[in-house]
Amino acid sequence: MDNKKKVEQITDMEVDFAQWYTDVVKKAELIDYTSAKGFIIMRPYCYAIWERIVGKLDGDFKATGHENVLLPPLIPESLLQKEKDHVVGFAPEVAWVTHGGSEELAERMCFRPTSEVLFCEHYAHIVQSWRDLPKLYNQWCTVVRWEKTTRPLLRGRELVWQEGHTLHATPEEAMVETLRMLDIYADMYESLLAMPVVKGVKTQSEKFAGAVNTYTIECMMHDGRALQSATTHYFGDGFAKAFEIAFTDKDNKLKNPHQTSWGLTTRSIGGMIMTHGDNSGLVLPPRVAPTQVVIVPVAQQKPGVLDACDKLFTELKAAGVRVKMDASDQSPGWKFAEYEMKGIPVRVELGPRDLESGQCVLARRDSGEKMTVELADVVSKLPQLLEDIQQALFDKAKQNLESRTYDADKLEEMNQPGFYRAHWCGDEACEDKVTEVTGMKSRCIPFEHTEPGHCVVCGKPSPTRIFWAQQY
RNA sequence: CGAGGUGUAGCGCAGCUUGGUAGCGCGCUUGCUUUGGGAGCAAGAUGUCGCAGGUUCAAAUCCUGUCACCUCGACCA
Repeated sequence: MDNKKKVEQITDMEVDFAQWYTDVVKKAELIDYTSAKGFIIMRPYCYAIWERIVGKLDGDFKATGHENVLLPPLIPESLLQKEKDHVVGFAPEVAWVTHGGSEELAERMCFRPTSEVLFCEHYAHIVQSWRDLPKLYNQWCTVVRWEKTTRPLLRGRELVWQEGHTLHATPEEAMVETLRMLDIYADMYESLLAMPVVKGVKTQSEKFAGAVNTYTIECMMHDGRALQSATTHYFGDGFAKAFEIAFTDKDNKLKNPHQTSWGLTTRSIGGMIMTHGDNSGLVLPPRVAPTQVVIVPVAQQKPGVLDACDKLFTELKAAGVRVKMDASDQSPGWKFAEYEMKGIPVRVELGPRDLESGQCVLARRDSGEKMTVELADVVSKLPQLLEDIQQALFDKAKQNLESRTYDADKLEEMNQPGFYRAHWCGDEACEDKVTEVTGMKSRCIPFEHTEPGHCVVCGKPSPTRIFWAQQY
């Protein structure tokens, strides 16, 4: 009966994964739509999750010497056009501002689709000497890209993100930075969001517009599709030359610095939903959950119940657990369903029966398991339980990733949801052929190479298998 | 940008074929009883029927136009 009711609210993911996702983000009160297509409202619960991601990343950025800055949202057309590959890549999806009030602008401006050119213009002003390097800047902001189809958190016309932009004296130093930031992203995904990642370098056809190389983190969703979850880019000195960023080195020679950029968006939240969520709604890893434990009193008007809940609440809070107590007059059943939908990792049920026995019931969101625990032991046991849940979620996602990663030696084998590792000669025509036949795009060339082999399309030599998958 | 779908109360929808008093469920408000998996009873409040024209004595309903959102494709984080 209660199961039936839940099904009415959230579409089963096996029935329609896309509808399931849309139901979850709406019903868990993460987002709301607005009257502008592709622009969503991040509601408090969603923003609280984002703040935890921001907190982790921002701490890591600062610990590695980065500074936060804020640049303007508008870019004059002439500035955007300074780097050729870049403008060709982004021109189709920029939004233009043509008027100030009622007057047409002499030069139209686009809303930044990314801020490379703004950083470059600024860097050209402030960098003269090797003593000015490196510049390790990061910006938390939003950018606008006029996407044709949009999905909440996964693809919008406004991206909420951070973009790091750094300048270095040497290519080696810039490459170290590019890979270091990729590791910081991977660590955030694995340790905070409990999402196992595949790291590697993008093929030339999939790299960022204007980059020498793009490095990526790919995650597998419940439905076996890949989500590009963060990217870092090595630019070489291409932008620096186009924007005339130069410094005098120790040898008194004028040189162009080498550059990187890297970004991660609120798409990470969408990815987390599609990695851990189930048919009852969200499932949040404890480390990222704004509320880790919810206390639900049962028969709360009975003497002693609320007092016992209050006491437990105070103790847990003092122990550093992010805990919430719901003493509203909704029925317990309603609260159970509500907090499951919101993915809160642990529920504490406390009623008259528990009071008599000096116990309470803990329910795990990830497994549904219920445990009876002595009231006196709850505070000491909960931190470990939360860590166990964190680990269990990671293990389950890892198991999903590994069990649906296949080696393929023929195109016809690449016909199931999941990641395929197949040999590729490096020719763009062969890359396109794979996509045409299988619907899968190249995800990345992994850092750890497999044994050499022969291209799955043309049979020419291939140094390693690379990852392919259907993508979001 | 192509294909499909939907706009009626906060949410989900019926009503439209065949024009004639604005409906249902949930939610919301108040009160009482309840409380171990989305409680019950009672009394209430809430609508420019997406927008603009047209036809008509009369339009949520018919016609024309338009806007928006959702889904699926192609493209991209």
